[in-house]
Amino acid sequence: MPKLVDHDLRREEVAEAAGRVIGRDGIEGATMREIAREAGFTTGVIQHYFRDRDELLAFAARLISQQGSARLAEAIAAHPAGRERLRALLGVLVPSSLRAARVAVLLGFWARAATDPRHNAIYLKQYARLRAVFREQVTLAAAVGAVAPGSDVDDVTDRLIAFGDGLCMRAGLDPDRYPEPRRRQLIDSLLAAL
Amino acid sequence: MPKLVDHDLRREEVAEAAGRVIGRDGIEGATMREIAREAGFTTGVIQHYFRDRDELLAFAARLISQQGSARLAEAIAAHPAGRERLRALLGVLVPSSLRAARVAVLLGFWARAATDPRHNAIYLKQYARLRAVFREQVTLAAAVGAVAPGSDVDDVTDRLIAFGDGLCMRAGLDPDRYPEPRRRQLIDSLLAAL
DNA sequence: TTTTTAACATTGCACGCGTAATATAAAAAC
DNA sequence: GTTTTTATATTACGCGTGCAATGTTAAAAA
Repeated sequence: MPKLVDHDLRREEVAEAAGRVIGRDGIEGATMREIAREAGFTTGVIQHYFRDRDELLAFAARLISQQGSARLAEAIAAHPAGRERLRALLGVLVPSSLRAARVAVLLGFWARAATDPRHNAIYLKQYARLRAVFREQVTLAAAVGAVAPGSDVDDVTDRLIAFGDGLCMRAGLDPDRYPEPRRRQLIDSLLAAL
Repeated sequence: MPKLVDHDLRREEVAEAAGRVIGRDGIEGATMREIAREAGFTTGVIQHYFRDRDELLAFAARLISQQGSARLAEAIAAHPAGRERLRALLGVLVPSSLRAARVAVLLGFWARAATDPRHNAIYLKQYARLRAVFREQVTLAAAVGAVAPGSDVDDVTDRLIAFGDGLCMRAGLDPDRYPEPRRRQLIDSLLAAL
C-alpha cells in the first residue's frame, strides 16, 4: 500500500481546507468538490477519511472550537489574573488580527447550530467550556478587586461573553467601522465599567 | 384579467413565508419550492414577483430589518428617555418572546452578509440606522444622568449593541441557559453598570 | 360581447450536488 | 516474490435545484 498516513492529521488538513472555503464562500459554498480542490485532493480522498459531508462539517466545527480553547489557555498563561487577564480573554473572542473570513466561519456554524440539532449539540458543549473558563477568571478578577464589589459573578461573565461575541460579529461584518484600535478601545471601555 | 394584486403586499407575503422556512431549515433549506409550499403558492407565483431567488432573499432581509426599525420606534414612543428607554431598546434586540427560529433567521442573514457583498451592503445600511437610533438615545440618557458621567457616547452605544447582539445569539442557541427572566436580569445588570 | 392581459400553473432542462462503485498503485506482510 | 491491505483516483448515477418556456384561467377593459 502507499505510505501510511496519520489519519487524524489528514482529517485536520481536510477540515482546515473546509474552514478556508467556508470563510470564502459560506457553508453553502463548501461543497465536497470545492473543499477537495482547496485541499489539493480529490473528493475520493475526503470520502476515505469522512463518512459524509455532515461528518466533515461537524469535525471542522469541533476543530475550530478546540483551537479557540487552546488560545484561551495561552491567554491565561500569559497574563496575570485580574483585569489584564480578562482583557486577554476578550482578545481571544475579538482577536486583534480579526479577519472577515474567520467571522464568516463562526457565523456559518452558529447559523447552522440554530437549525441543525447535531451542530447545536456541538455548540452547547463548546460554549459550556468557554463559559466555565470565563467564569473562573471573573471570580479571580473579583478577588483582586478588578470587578466592582457586589457584582454577581454569573452576570459579569455573561455580560463579558455577550459583548465579546457581539463585537466580534459586528467587526467582522463592518470592519471599516471597527478597526483594531477601535476594538481595543471598546474592550478597555467595557473593562473600565466593570 | 384577474383581480389586480397589490404587488408589494404579495412580495411581503412571500418574503414572510421565506422567513418562516429559513427559521426552520436555514437559508440552505429555503429553496424556491419549499418557500412556495410554505406560502401556499406555486413556484410560478414566486417567479412572477421576484426575478430570482437572490432577489427574494435580499427582499426578505430588508423586510426583517424594517420590522426591527419599526419596533425600535415603538419602544422609543412607549418609554421615557433615560435608562428605561435604553432598556426598551435592548428589549428589541433581545425580545422577551425570543424564539429560536427568529435567531436562526438573523444568524442566517448575518452569515450570508459575511460572504455575499450584496447582503453585506444591506446589512451595513440596516446597522447604520440601528446605531444612529441607539446613539441618540444614549445621548439623551446621558443628559438625564442615566449614564456615568465622563463616559464616551460612542463607546457606550457600541457596548450596548454588542451586548444585545451577543445575548440574542447566545440565547437563541442556548435557550435553556438563557430563559426570559435571565435575559431581563442580564439587561438590568448591564444597565446598572453604565 | 369580445379582446386583452395580469395572475397563476405546469413542464422540462441543464447543472451541480453527494455519494456509491470501481480501478489503480504501492507499501507491508509473509 | 507473491499476497494482502491501504491510499488515492476515476467514473457514473440519481436527485434536487433554479429557472426558462409555455400553457391556462379569468377578470378588467373596450
